[in-house]
Amino acid sequence: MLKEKASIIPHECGDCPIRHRAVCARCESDELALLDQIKYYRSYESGQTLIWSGDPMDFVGSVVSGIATLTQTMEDGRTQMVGLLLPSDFVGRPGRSSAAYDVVAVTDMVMCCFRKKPFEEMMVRTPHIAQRLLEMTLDELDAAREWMLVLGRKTAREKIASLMAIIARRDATLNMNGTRGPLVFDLPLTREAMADYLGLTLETVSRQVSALKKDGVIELEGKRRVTVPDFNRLLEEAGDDSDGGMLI
Amino acid sequence: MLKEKASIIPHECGDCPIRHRAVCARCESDELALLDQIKYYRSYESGQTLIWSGDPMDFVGSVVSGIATLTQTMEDGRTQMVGLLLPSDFVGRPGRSSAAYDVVAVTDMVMCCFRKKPFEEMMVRTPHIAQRLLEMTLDELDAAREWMLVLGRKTAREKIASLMAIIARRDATLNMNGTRGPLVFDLPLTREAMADYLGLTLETVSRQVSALKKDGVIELEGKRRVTVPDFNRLLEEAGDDSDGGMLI
DNA sequence: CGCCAGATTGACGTCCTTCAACAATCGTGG
DNA sequence: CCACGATTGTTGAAGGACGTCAATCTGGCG
Repeated sequence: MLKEKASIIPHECGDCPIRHRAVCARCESDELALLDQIKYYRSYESGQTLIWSGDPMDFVGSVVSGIATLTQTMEDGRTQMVGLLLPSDFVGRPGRSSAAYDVVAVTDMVMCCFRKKPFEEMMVRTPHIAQRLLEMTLDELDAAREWMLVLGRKTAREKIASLMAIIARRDATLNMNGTRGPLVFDLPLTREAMADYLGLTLETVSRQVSALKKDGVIELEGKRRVTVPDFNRLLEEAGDDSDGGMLI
Repeated sequence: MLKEKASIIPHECGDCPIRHRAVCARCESDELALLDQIKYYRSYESGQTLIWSGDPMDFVGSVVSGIATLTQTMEDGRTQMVGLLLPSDFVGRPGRSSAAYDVVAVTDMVMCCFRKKPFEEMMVRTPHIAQRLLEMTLDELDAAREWMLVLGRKTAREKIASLMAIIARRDATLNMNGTRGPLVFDLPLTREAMADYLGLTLETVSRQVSALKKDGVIELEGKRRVTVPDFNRLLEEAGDDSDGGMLI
């Protein structure tokens, strides 16, 4: 892929693509104006580490475009992904001075950053920001707990199906696809990153992806483009209740 | 154990044992007075299910005393514990009408409950509550992510050691023990509950507990009382960096 | 005492990892 | 253009960690 330097990104908050989902979602226009004064954009290239675990964090921010991973590493090198950061997701923790996890870009990214101090001061004064951040944090906690079930109790095949279901579902909401007909999406993750997410080895991931393909649960174009002909079938394979398979 | 009916529990917020750690921790006395008007106490017996996943939730609240578990169950019966609720922990999610997990008492418990509607209204008007809830939720998210590493990447032996370390550490902070000398605590969980927490079978839990005992990492009095002669040794067995083993 | 839930221990099977070789894809440079 | 090296992915064989099934033990309580 040809990597052009990302041009300056002069977003007005008004037409920001994540305006209605990010931490600023509930802000009134006067509050937005205040945020505007302390915000700045940064772009990162695929593969770049935005933040190293343990390092001081002088900013927080929102993912505007692109995807990043949140990972934890043991001394002997074993790693576990503990979060997948998508557009509108929040990075960093107000009130904490150093980062708890590595944050790594898996695609080229743009972030909307706020210096931590001013942001924290603003949080105290504008409840709309704190309210939205609470809501988002509760959602993340639910997602983390759902993932605990996947990690603790599901088989390798079910883990792969679960991951596909999550990505498919998210892709459908982002792109406002209808709930009918086959779903098509690109895997944003390498086999190794999938393994780190699922608590497996990359070989097992590869084998189980091939198995799901052989059994017609998914179809592959190249290594990354996935088609799901029957979403409920995928949910069954994930061990999920397919009654709730309403997408969204 | 003889089960006496818990007597009525007429706490004044002022001398509530969780006053300084619960969701009300930052409230001023006038705010506390408001909370006082909408609060009520409930007690539960060991083994009782406080909340069934999917059921409507008309209250939220804080654990005053005792311990409960948060669990998720698949259709075929596999279960995964996704949280351990200790005194001062918050139960329920403002803004959500039905429960996402089963909540089960593992000891006799007392809860300080708030009807959901009034509590939600109060959250909007008193930022101190929302601030504290955000802080607590962020802590829970960190705990959940730490547990994802345990579930995804640690061996059975490391999982047991990790659980012991967490319980020992928490016990030390609750009881204000010094950081030196052997730690002694009671396991609040059965082998089966430990298995559900760790993503193992109860047989594997039993075997690994025995192995840690045989290797002198822990000592047992009966099935539940545990002594940890060397906490750093335990952290090593958990695969954790023992440099950070400062307790707390 | 005898029952029962919780816990331990053993034998055996299997799912996943480990180690290894190899294939596909892509970008780079001669 | 094609060779090449690097990266990513696939596939096979063998071993091990954990699960499953089952027998036995322990302690508490009627």
